Amino acid sequence: MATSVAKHKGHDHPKPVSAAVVDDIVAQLAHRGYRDTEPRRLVIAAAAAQERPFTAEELCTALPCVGRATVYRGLRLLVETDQVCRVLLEDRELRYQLSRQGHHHHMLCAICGISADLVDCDVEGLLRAAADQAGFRMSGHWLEVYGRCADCAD
Amino acid sequence: MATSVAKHKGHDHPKPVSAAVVDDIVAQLAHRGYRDTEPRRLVIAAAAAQERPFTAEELCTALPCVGRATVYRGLRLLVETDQVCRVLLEDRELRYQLSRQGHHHHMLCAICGISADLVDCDVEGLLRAAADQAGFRMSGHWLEVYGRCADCAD
DNA sequence: TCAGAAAGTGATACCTAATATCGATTGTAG
DNA sequence: CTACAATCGATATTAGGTATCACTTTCTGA
Repeated sequence: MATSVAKHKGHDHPKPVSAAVVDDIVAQLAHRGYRDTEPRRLVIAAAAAQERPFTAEELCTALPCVGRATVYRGLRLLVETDQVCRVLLEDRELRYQLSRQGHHHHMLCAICGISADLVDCDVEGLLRAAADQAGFRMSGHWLEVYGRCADCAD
Repeated sequence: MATSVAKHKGHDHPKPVSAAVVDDIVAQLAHRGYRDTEPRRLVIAAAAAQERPFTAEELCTALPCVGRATVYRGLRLLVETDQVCRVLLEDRELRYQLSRQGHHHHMLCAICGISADLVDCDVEGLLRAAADQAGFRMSGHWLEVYGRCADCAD
């Protein structure tokens, strides 16, 4: 926990976002009673366009026509509905990224900032067992793994 | 990651701190070239007197005669020298506590705020293996476990 | 279809945690 | 004892995020 994660400074070419992705997320929200609004769609599209975990401020900059508060509210909503997950860097900076599946963890590259999902890894079970031993009833956890991705290895 | 950790609101009876504990930490610092100063000792003693993970602000309040900046600097120094470890609550609030051993993780009780060390649990190994599979070279991680301690279980 | 209730928006004020600044003070090697 | 680097502390500043509130938009149901 000594080094800090270098921020990726290069340009993130926003990837083309298929309208279907946005529509799908909007539909999920509608299903839970949230309205389909223009600013909300812009936030979703911008989030989906990111190549790497992004900060709320970055979205604000990318969406000058959408109010700060709306961007923050939109992200909060997306996190609450599991459409987006929160990612914590080593220096506690909070970032976000579209959630591609159920519960999983992230490996974050300290060089390029890319994130890879960590699946097929039963940390939960191990932790729950260890917690039980100490008389703890585990209800949640925070876990982030830092390192270098294959492309950025020395 | 849905619920947030309730802050422990009860009074934390500062436990009596043996001078030896403070002396020992001061000695560790001296060994690394850091001076033995009165404000520093006060910060160390106050940190050691806490029953549970505490915030920097709490230490500031507990030490009105020590400057804010000094408290923050003192904590940073203690973390860098591994005398104190940082603890992250579910809402990302940062807390600290005296470090009792080498690398380990914490289980935090959402009710009373107490922290228990999680030892004999090879998460590292599991994570490293999973990271390797994805071509990642793991260099660090953040891990906190939340739940209810034995005393606070329903 | 369209009126109105409810949800959502955005400019801005505010808040909290933390770091930066910088002149004054203190510990320590010699 | 003395010089000087380390440290201190009052205060300004920053970063990241939330609260407020008047206004706008969406959507429902008559």
